[in-house]
Amino acid sequence: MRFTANRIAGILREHGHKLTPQRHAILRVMAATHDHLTPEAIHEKARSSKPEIGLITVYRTLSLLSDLKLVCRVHAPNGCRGYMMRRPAEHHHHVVCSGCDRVVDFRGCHLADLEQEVLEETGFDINGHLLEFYGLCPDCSAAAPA
Amino acid sequence: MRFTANRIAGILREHGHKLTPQRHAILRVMAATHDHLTPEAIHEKARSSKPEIGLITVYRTLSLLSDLKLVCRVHAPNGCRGYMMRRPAEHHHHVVCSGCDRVVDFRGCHLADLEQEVLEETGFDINGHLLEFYGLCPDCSAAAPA
DNA sequence: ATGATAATGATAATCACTATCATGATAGCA
DNA sequence: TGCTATCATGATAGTGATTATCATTATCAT
Ligand SMILES: [Mn+2]
Ligand SMILES: [Mn+2]
Ligand SMILES: [Zn+2]
Ligand SMILES: [Zn+2]
Repeated sequence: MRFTANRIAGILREHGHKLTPQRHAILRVMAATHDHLTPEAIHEKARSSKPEIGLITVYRTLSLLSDLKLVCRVHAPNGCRGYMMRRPAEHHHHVVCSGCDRVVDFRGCHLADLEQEVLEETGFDINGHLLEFYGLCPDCSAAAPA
Repeated sequence: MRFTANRIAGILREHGHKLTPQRHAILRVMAATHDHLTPEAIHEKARSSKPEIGLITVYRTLSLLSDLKLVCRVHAPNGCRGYMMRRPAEHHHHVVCSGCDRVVDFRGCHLADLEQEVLEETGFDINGHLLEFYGLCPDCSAAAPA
């Protein structure tokens, strides 16, 4: 299920987008990490292979990858500022640590039944959802006062 | 399950917070509407009973009410800008219309089993969650192209 | 009523993100 | 390989919601 930078580049090309060194640099960053990265962090890493890349290009590329469902956002629980993005697009959700902001993926949200209930209750034509759990990661939990 | 302005005021007092005319004005707004309101909208309504109230006081009061779980946020699906808040604190979630930004509540999220799974899978000490459905409300759905 | 303390609001600052637009690069095609 | 339409980039300035400061004022337990 892992996407290489070249695989993602191919998808961009299939959709009629041009392949630039900047985009390649960003794709390499996305393919090389397992972490959820902020746009700033992606920019920082991309600069090591393409020093003149602008932060704005990172934003634009992330927006493009997001439209193509190749990355997804993490919503911060408080303030909703600063989102992080990560490959790949496989449907999943996040557990966010309130202590250290660490983000871990999980799969299997089983929301189909609930979605049906909500549809019947509200009449909405539902096409997506956001689900996140919040709490303390094992490290922060161990460090927390008993 | 409806909270009157006075009831919320009592809770503020119990927690050692002072009761000001500004806070009363905001509480009256929150108690009087069934809608999800932005801070700006709350400010606008509060000004009718307390014209000199500042927007910043609305932000501070909403933050306080949020800490006390007396209001909750709505996360916008795209961009995560502009949140809306609403009484009361009863556990519930939101269905957000992508067409007109209308927000409807729903209850019964039944996430206990999933939370247990995620706990076992990630080791996180989970203490909360965010769940929202996105789609088109009946009105926008009817107006949309077939 | 007094005073310790908390709340307010004017103002300015942040901060992530976005719009503009002139310049430069990509890629399909001759 | 060169040409050209089109797309992408980045410098710059702008936006807009939220927050920090801080002097002033109001609340409420005593
Ligand atoms: Mn993820
Ligand atoms: Mn609600
Ligand atoms: Zn942690
Ligand atoms: Zn709608």
